[in-house]
Amino acid sequence: MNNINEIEKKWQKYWLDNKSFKAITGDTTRKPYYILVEFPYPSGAGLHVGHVRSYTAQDVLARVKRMQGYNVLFPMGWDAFGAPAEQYAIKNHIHPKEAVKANVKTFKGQMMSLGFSFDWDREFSTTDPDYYKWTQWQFLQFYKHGMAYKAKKDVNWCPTCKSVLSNEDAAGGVCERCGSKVVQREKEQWMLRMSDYAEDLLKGLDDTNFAERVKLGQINWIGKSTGAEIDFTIEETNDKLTVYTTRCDTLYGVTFMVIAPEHPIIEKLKDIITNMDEIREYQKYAKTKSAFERTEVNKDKTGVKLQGITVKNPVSNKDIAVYISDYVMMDYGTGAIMAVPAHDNRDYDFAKKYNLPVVQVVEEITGTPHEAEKQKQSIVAIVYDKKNDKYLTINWGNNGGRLFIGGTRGDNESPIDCAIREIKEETGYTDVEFIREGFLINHHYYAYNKNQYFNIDATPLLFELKSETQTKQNLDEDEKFTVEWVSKKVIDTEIKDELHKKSFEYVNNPTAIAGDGKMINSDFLNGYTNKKDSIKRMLEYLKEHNIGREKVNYRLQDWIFSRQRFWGEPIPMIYCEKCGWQPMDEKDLPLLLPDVAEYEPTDNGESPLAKITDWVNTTCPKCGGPAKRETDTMPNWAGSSWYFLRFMDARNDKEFASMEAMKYWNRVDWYNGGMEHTARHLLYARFWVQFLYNIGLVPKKEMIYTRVSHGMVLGPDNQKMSKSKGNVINPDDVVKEYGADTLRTYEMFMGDYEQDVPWSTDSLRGCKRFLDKVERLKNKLNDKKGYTDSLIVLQNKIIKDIESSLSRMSYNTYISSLMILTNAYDDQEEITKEDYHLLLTLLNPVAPHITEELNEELGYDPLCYEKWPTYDESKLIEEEKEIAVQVNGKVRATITININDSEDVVKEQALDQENVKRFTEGKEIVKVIVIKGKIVNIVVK
RNA sequence: GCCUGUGUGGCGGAAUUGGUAGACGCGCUGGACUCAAAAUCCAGUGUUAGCAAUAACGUGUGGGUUCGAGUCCCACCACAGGCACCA
Repeated sequence: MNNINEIEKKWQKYWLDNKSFKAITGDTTRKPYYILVEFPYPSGAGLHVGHVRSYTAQDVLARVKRMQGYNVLFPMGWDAFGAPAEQYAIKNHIHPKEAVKANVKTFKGQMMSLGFSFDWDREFSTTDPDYYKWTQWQFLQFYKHGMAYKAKKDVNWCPTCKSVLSNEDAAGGVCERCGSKVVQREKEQWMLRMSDYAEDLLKGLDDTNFAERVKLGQINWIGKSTGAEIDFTIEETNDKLTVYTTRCDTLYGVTFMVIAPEHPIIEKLKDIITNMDEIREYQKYAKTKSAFERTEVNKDKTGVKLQGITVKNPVSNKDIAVYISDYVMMDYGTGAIMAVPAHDNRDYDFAKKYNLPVVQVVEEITGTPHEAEKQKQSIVAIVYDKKNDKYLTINWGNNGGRLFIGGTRGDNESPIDCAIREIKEETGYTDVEFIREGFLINHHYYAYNKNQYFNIDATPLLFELKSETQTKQNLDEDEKFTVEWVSKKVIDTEIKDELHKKSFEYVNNPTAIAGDGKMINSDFLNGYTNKKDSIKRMLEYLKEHNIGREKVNYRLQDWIFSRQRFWGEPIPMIYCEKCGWQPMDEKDLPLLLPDVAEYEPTDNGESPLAKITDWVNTTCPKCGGPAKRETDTMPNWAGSSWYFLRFMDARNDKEFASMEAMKYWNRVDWYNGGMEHTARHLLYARFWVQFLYNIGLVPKKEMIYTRVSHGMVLGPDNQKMSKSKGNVINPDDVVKEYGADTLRTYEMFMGDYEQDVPWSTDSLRGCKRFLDKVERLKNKLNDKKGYTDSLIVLQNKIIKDIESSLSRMSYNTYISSLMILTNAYDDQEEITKEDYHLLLTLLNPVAPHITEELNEELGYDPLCYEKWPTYDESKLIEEEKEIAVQVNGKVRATITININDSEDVVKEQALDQENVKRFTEGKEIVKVIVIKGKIVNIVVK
């Protein structure tokens, strides 16, 4: 069609004028179905082709569901608070609401031009006072139920810009705008008690149908861990220093403790700590770091020992040192840890740096335990020749392969002495230098030469060869091997013995062993062979002696709800010198943002609102005296945490949404959005809903059922689209040149919906060609009634396939099925009106404009009111079918069978094939497998 | 480091419960129509060998289970995304 843009406009106007997609609350004649797509932030850049992908997917679903007879709620709105609009306002000295108005106009126009079937009667923006009135009202409910509180929190602070930065703006530890180093600064902020909901948010996932990876994202973010709290005592003051650990089984291996630099016990003990100056200095040093730097892994560990206090390990009674270090965080667990350097990598690094003792309490187990084992103490000695970069091995040939030097320790013989002796006896080398020793390994094995099972505690040791001085070997009769120097590569491939392999690893990459194993050096735990039992036993012990208890911890923290910005919902709280923080009276809501033209942040990091004294100064709702408004605003996440509820009853001016409307729509049946929102936005929204549920304001604890996240549309160069890379595709240009239907079809055809896919203009043209072909089919129309006989089987099959594709969100195979049907029509001399109408109906959800137009030419009623086609299972059966004949699993021929043929007939036909005979002749036919209607496989020997 | 996902032609990707790997589209090659081009149509297109019939190889790598493996099991490699000193 060459007047494609006109046709599109015609139908867009038709749908709008007729309110074809209006959702009717309370309609009992049809089942409700709520389809939601994340409402966009209307940026100045306009709609992205990525938006088009997820909107089209949901639009297809909405159109199909309507045709299937559902009352579909498919709304759209604007998430318009946020930094970019504020930045734009600062630059151009206009109110951000003006920028939002302009951008919304652009976005809406673009959406209209793409033919999305939104119910525009429910449109709103989070920045509308009618909407944020209710966001503020809900904040007051949080406050009134003790869920909102003020607390001092560290924020990213740029000393040059004098501004608070979000973590994103402070990425890499430097200010995004000016590049100076970001530091931490304490600020009073409003907080929501989201951590109280950690367990409920975890459990609630069972009542959802989120995609598995989405659920995992939630689970990860909540970060539940089960462990123990253990009390350590400061002997001088009897103060308890409590730690949280998931490995209480390693308590005997604790050789020191580490607490966060901001741990409150430091202030409490300041009079007895003898190096407070040093401590203060370190605290200051930790403060100058941004959150990013502090959490950067692989950096050198730093810390300072608290001098002048005594702490003992509560089970071993040994003295242990207490350090402060920034590798321990105040906001997780108790802000203090017990350090087990042998079994925790971070503690290991710290111990190595400050030369602290390492006590092994868990041995890794190798080999398989057996009854009647003999116990031994052993060594594995690895000798390295630095000059030639080779390792000393002994090759037992068929009697055990290649190994390092092993041996049994005598009574009172140290591992080093034993190793030196064994090296000499077995290889004759005497001039070796001890380098290091690794952790003990508990090994089970069977010795062929002694016909005996052994369980050994083996010490791996590394030596360096100093000179080639060699004496005569001193071997037992059964020791038949050759001594060989080999490279690391040979060791990696030829040393198969688990103990020797591990030993090599241990001495060459010394680090903590965090895994499971056998307990040693642990008094009553000695001999336990797995973590689970050891932990259970230790917990019993801790409880008995009143030094510890089981404890569950969550990574999830309270939600920092304050932003020092202008363009957000004002927090409706008032501070009175006399009465403290007071909530605004609900009937005074909304608390409007002032109409001014200055939005620069203040020098001290307060919100721009703080400068607007007219607005700030007010009266206390309790005593009527002078008071000041809160000047921080809410985060961007606030408005998007409940917008899906508002869509259910968007024009309600009495409540945020009526219980009746929410009960009717029930919940969001299907929610699509970006991968980047599967963790935080979804968690905030669920928390918000669960809270409203608990105070009786929404009908369900989980108001979102299915959640799916789409992949990104990348640039043609397979890179993320960005202006700087010059690989941005503008949907307007595509619509203008190829039409909205082509763009929609291509975006559905491009690939797996959940996967990232690069843009290809060539493929887009292919979709245009497909739609042109559909149009050309009208030249093949005849006057016959009903469907063309030869097409009926395929038509039914295609309807079935499409149903399956759509239920799996496999939009690309949905399009592919339509192409197959179109090609089949194209192969016919002529088709009937019914044939054509069926194709147009099936194609309508993805290409609504041209199908409506062609359908109108046929003389039918508009497709948006059409019924979705169903298939007839009985018409799917093909009489004749081609199946493969295999010989030993390889396809050698294909045969055409009748569906009613007996197994014997099929078998005979298969064996009779020329090419099959070639592979069966002179061979014994072991068996013939016939899978009805699928395959024949002949097994020959 | 941990978690998750993905590895299939020149490219995007199909293959529903283990049953003819490469559907569909792009690109490419040849041909028709045309003065020519575009558009359209026809034929071909995993690799290698062969005129062909056909054969060997082929779904990241190495093993395994099975009459039969892209699909199931074990071990590993690469890439992408998320989280990250979480005790």
